[in-house]
Amino acid sequence: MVKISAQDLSIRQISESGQCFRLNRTAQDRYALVAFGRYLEMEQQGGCLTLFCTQEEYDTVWSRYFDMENDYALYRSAAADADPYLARAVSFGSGIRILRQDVWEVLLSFIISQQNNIKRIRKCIETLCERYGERCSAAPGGQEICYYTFPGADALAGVPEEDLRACGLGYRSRYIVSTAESVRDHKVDLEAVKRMDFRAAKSELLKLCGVGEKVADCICLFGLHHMDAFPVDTHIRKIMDEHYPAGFPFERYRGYAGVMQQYLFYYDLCGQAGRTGAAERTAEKPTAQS
DNA sequence: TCCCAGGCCTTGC
DNA sequence: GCAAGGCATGGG
Repeated sequence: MVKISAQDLSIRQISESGQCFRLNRTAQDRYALVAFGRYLEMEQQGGCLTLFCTQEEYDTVWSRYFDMENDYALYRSAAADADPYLARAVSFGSGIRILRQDVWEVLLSFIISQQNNIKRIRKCIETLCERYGERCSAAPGGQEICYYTFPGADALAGVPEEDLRACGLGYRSRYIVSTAESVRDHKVDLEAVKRMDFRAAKSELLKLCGVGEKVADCICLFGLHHMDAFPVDTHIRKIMDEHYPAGFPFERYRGYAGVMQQYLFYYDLCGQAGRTGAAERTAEKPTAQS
């Protein structure tokens, strides 16, 4: 069991922000995450976050996953003076961090995310994992839990499109099969992409069917940790039109504009900026673990 | 019934 | 090169 301050790492906020679709609220204050084939349960109460894992697992796996080596207070302070709107967004989502997720998982997740809502994205991905991932079990609190790993490119390449449509993936099914085949056959080599800089990596990812500007930026930010990537989706487009008609000051946030993007996105999705009850719409209801 | 959800591909000019 | 239109599906 590892206890850390929730001031700088809020699992609730990260979960709500829809950055990782396999980080779910399972009960009041309880969260479950499946990443890199591992299962992690967490509890966030007041200012304390408890991770139900060993100190060694935290040190070797989760500390890096949650990007704990970076000082987000520095990023947040950059927004304080010149930009009142961003300052409010940063204050609202102060516990958000940019996760270091698996590239393949982010790639597929954000192909699925297009023209889709967060609740349904989670459902699609869970179905995909149950049908094509590997069944595993863990016993974090003595009670056995069953979970499924994220299926690799090998497992999805060659799957009939109709079978994926049966997972609720709709027209994205074609993109998924095509992309899985491209990755399996090394037409796009994800291991090589990991070693590229932002510009080269994005250019390579854009070769994949179903990956456009926005999805490529999400992969670069959430999977490759290129912190300059700035995905522009419907929320960010709206924010840019309303609050930055002369353009967003990227120069001011060089090297971490993507972090600012996440604060803005989360504020629009769940904060006052969202106005019409967006937080209630997107906050997942607790789901039972099977 | 219509609109929207972390867009992208294809077509026609 | 660029603007439209089409695309699955579920929820409000």
